[in-house]
Amino acid sequence: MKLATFNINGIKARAPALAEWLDEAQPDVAVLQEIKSVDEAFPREMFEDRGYAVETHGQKSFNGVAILSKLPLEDVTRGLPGDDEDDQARWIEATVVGKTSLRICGMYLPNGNPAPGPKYDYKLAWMERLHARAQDLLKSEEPALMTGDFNIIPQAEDAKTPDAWRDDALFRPESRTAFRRIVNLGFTDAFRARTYGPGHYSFWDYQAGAWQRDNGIRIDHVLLSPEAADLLKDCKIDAYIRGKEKPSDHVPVWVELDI
DNA sequence: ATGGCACCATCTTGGTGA
Repeated sequence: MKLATFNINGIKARAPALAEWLDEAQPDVAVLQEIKSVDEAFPREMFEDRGYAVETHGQKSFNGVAILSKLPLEDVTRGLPGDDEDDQARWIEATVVGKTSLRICGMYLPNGNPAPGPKYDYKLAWMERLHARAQDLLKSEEPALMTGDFNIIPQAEDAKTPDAWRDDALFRPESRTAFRRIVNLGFTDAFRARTYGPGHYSFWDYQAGAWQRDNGIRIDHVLLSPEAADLLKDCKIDAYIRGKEKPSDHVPVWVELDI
């Protein structure tokens, strides 16, 4: 099974590019972030026509996540547990039913800038809730993964110019510590299980010719539970997508699992 | 040191992002 994560930066602006990539890459499951749309306005027919089940958790203008799947989706839930006051649409879960079932968590983790400040406090509090959900996922001892736009640069090698990110919410020590705490519960960063070394990015800013200079960062991740990590066959970043017409500032990251 | 670009809303400008 091929599963991809893709921050599309707006479904209205990206629908044609997203459809083209789906036709090329043929993922069985696509976990989307920043749909920036309410559920009713999501062009679901475009994807249902391609054989995907469509589950969205949207909101007006900002945020919003979705799961597209060619396999049946069950037990869909929306919202990250732990704060009833939080109305930002950043989390969706579903179980994909294949020859083995897989629990999928799709996230758009808060950016957190400027740091320090209330937005950074929200990011760290959100990651505490993520840690709690991650613990519960592991208790099931079933194949599970958490994927999406983590807005975390895990290591210096995951940025072309790490010094430029030193005080940024994506790279500050507290952010990386919170990410490591979650990984250290027993998750595998799928990309780093397959590829080592610098020069692998999933985001390039629209500004200052970042793509042309390859000034990128790796912030879109797939974290596998031990049971899912045992099924990992491959993980790659479709960086070439960033060079197409009207691209998102993120590109797809995909895993192939023996499911 | 700064801003640069793109998206969204309904506004031709400001909020947000990373």
